[in-house]
Amino acid sequence: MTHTFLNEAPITTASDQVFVDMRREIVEGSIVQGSKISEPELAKRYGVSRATLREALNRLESCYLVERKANVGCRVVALTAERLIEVYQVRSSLEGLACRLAADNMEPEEVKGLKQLLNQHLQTQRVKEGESYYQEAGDLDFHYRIIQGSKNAHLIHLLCNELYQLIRMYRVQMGMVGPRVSKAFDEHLAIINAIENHDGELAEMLMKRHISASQANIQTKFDVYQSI
Amino acid sequence: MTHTFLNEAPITTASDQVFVDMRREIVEGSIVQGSKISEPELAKRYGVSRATLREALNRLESCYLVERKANVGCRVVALTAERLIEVYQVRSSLEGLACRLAADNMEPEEVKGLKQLLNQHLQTQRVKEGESYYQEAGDLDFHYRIIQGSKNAHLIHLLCNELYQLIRMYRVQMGMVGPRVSKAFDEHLAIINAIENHDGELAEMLMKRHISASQANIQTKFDVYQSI
DNA sequence: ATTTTTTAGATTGTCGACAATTAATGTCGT
DNA sequence: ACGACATTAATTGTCGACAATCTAAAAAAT
Repeated sequence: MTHTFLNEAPITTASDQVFVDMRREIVEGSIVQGSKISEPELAKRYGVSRATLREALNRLESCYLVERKANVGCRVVALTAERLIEVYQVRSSLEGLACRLAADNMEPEEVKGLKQLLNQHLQTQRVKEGESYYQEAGDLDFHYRIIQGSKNAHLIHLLCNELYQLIRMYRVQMGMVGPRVSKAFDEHLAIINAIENHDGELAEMLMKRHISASQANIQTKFDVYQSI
Repeated sequence: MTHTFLNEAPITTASDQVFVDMRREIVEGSIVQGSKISEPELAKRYGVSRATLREALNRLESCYLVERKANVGCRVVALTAERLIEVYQVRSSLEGLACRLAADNMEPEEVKGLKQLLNQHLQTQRVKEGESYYQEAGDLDFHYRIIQGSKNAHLIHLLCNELYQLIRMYRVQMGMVGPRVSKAFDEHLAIINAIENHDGELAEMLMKRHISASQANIQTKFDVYQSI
């Protein structure tokens, strides 16, 4: 079961379904990055008309997974090192903000839930030692809860609905499943403590640093290709 | 001539035109905030089919000017005090980032252009003394150039294409045309100096403060209504 | 042979009509 | 008179076809 954020509108219409399906295929690489999208072809493949497919494409564009040019067409986004830096600069700033707000606005029981989540991850990590399948869903859930804790609806939408699928796309296609687990664990713990102490300034700084470390980690994948 | 951001894709298709037209009407209040949008009605009014109108609606949703619910319809966004706070928290964070990046990445001639722009505004301000029609276009242009100076395409898109129309909508409909001119001038000057000295940290802080002051200024308009 | 122009093909943008869903009206029962 | 239910009207979602535009291959010119 692939983890997809929860606070989304339920899937009612056909274009909803196509949007969710295409999004998964793009994030996972089944529809390869940078490739051109043929509307008639994909419409046939998903068994819908071009109109509903275009509706889905519009929404994919809203979350930066495809790019569109008038009278030319649609391409899947290309995962470049430059774009990674740009996106992570934005992410770092916004999640830093979210974390600072969360230190003020999270309910005690929400903080408690966060700590339980972390303990849970510690245990599964010990079990799966090294293989650490947990990273993806676990890390995502951690960030997700803090973002929700900001109580800023606009910020939540920006991060959870618009930006995060692109970030997942980088992580999945760059093969970010393995390392950095124990380090990330310690960083998560420090962030939770700051939030619990209502130290927004510290929480923001720690989150920014945590995300920068994550970026540097992905960045190495690009550097590897570069050096070959 | 209303100032609209320059780095937009040229208007080629019919839905482009409808998008730009509707956007202006919403921002200026001709289409009133919170009102429901009837697709057949507006399609007839703009002389296009429902398909192209819906395309325009999708893009208006991308820049937060309308909200959409499946099988229910579309509403113009409502300008609440809560939303203002949320949006400005995000804006402050992102433009702070932009300003910090601009301190590193702006070319000397770009900085020079910024200073000229400010001098220009100083003169027109002296002439129009008090009435200060300059605020809207001038302030917008100042922020616009710094954002461009960040050289971060994703950030530029986020601020200039997605967020700024909503901000303009608040300013226009709350009647923010008059005051805060001289104060804003000094703040702008300090920001430019920080950028020129490549002091990103200071530039970020000053910009955040500048935007917070702007927020507080708009906020008073809501408080006035509240107290009546 | 190279460049420009023309032409053919394919793709996107737009339209009007139909199907599915929602909101509003009216009807019935208590 | 009030509330629950059924029916009707209106709105949105979806479809297939046509028009406008772009891309690329073929033809013409230098």
